[in-house]
This record gives sequence, C-alpha cells and structure tokens, in this order.
Amino acid sequence: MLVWLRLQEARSAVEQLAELYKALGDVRVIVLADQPDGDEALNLFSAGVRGYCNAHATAANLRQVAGVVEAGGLWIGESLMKRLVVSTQAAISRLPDAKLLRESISVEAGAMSALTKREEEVARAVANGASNKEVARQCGITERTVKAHVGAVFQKLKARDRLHLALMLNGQRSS
Amino acid sequence: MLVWLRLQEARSAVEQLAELYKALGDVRVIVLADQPDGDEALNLFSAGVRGYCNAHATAANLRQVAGVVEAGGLWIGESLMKRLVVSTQAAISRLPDAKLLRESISVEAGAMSALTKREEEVARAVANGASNKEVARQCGITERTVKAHVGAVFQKLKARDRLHLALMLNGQRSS
DNA sequence: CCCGGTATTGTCCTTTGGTCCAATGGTGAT
DNA sequence: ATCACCATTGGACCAAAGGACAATACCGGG
Repeated sequence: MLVWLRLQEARSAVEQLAELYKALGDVRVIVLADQPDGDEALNLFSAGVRGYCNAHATAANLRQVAGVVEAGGLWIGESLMKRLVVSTQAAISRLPDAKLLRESISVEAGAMSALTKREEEVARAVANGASNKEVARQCGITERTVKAHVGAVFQKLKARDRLHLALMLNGQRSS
Repeated sequence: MLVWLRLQEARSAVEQLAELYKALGDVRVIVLADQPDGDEALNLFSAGVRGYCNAHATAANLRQVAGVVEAGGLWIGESLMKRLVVSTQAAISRLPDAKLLRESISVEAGAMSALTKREEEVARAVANGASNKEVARQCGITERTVKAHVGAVFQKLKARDRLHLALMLNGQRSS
C-alpha cells in the first residue's frame, strides 16, 4: 500500500515521523524532500526512515526507490552517500586536516550563513533548478521579490548567475 | 557489459581497484564480498566503487543492485548503512563535502552516449557554467551554432534548460 | 548519385534572467 | 525614537536564453 503524506511545515519532520511510527507501527517511510538537505536526511534515517530522495525525481526514479525499500533496503541519494562515506573516512582515519575541512564547510555553512532565511530558501530552490516563477509560487511571493532575493544571493556569494550558484551550492565549484 | 573479476587475495582490493580504473577509465564496479566487512567497504567506496554487497546474495538481489548502479546510484547494504549513519551522527558537528567528491563525480557516461561529439563538448561546457557566448569562443563557432547544439542536447536528454542539464550531468538528479 | 546524419549559420520572436532606482512596512537593538 | 536590517513589491531596461523555420555544406553508405 502506498500513502502520500504531506508533513506540516511548521513542525519538525522527525517529530511527525515519530508520531507516525507510534500510530502505525511497522511501516516503511520514504521521504521526498523539496530541497534535500544532508543534515535533515541523517536525522530522518536515524529516526527509521528507509528512503530519502529529491521530490522532483522522475517516475522511473521513484519506482526504483520504492523497489529497493520494498526489498528491505535503504535508499540514499548519491551525493549524501558520498558525503557519509567521506565524513566517516575522515573520522576513522583521524585526519583532522583543519584547512581542508574549513574550506569545505565554508561553502555550505559559512557562505550560507551570510544569507537570510528567505535568501537561503530561495537560493536552495534556484540551485535545485527552479525558475523564478516556480520559486515565487513555492514561497507564495511575487516573482519580482524572488528576483530581489536572488540578486542579493548573487552578490553575497559572488555568483554571476543561477547556474554558477547551483554549481557552488552543490559542491562542484569552490569559488 | 558485465564482467566478473576475481581479485587476488594476496593484494589489497583497493590497490587492484586503482589499477582497474587506470586501465579501463570510467567503469562502474560492484564488489561482492565473501565476508562483508564495514571498513573494507568504506575504503572501496571512497576508491570509487559503486556497490558493495554479500557475494551470497540471491539472484533477485543482485539484479536490483545492478539496476541501482546502472541508474547512477550507489548500493550499500543495510547494516553498513546504519553504521555509516550512526558514526556520522556522532561526528556531525562539522561536515566535509567537497574535495574528494569532485574527483569522483563523473557520472555523465550513460546519457552522453546519445550525443554527438560537438554536442557533448558543448553540453559539458554549459554544465560547467559557461554562457553561450563563452562556449562559442571556446569552440571557435558562432553563438547561434552553440544554441543549435544546446537545443539538440536539451531534446536528447530531456532537459528543459541549461540549469537542469547541469544538474543532470553533475549527478544531482537523473531526471 | 541520392539520402541521412552532422555541423554550421541566419533571422525573427518570445520568454527569462538580472540590474538599477525607489518605496513601504515590520522588527529588534541602542 | 532612531537606526539598521529584513521582506516585499513596482517599473523600467537590457542581456541572455530558447524556440520556430530554414538554408548551406561535408561525408559516408546503399
């Protein structure tokens, strides 16, 4: 049986998950995230979720995810996977390498911290391939306002256009 | 194409893997372990392996693993998955992300096969953030021609714009 | 020789993307 | 209250992107 649940944005996903498990017992949950986030994914997985993927995945993709979970597996996106492996590697081999670490976190955490909530939200959506119009609909604001936020993000992150922003936020390019 | 390789027990698996990659270039490797071991798996994954599972898995299981890897995913057993999540949770205060990833990301192979040389060249440039004008200069052709190629790529890969193309070729999304 | 695929370029046109200048209202700190 | 920062929107304007329709030229195979 397949059920579609829309979580309340106001509350924590993990919290709602816990309720779900308590109410229904042994269910397998796959989370589709509008804007995938590694930290959120990790929390969800340790909360018992069996799959975590981009909500904008193709039908074929989703079928595959469903298949894997149905067979008792766990589904995790490639990028998150890599991240897990890398970070675990680092922890195991105990190589502090502070410089490299700081460099890599400065992209995701440091740079993003310069952005306001709204800007970050818009930035993630854009980096995921959304057009200004789509972002506007998702956020319930005018396309004009989206442009303002996007522009601000470009300045703060020194991105010259949305494509470069996407490359930066997705870790392809450090600059 | 599917190839069965039996590694030499005397030498390190990672070492033999490195040779394999050097010799064959862009191949996807799934490792079947007689006695699965978490540490070995981690090393293999950071060496570029796309799947790691028990050699005594069922045929159905193996088919599934193959399917996932073919679709550009990574396969990892459930127990190892849990372990990764747990150990990462512990050391999650700060997260690495970029450096190691950049080298290992070279997904494009499968989908690119439908493209002609020129189209592929243009597609790569676009996915790297180049504007049409820049691509034109790089290739020594007119901006108009670049548009033609870009348009062809969009059709063949079913990308709706250059940003989605970038996401696809950089492995964020397979749609 | 003719056909299909590739590469190239053209023009015209519409839609998006991005920037500039400017304004309003909310909120928290000083 | 005043100031700084944030979110929001408007209008104008220009550049870039992308689609529609079409032409020319090269090259290999039937």
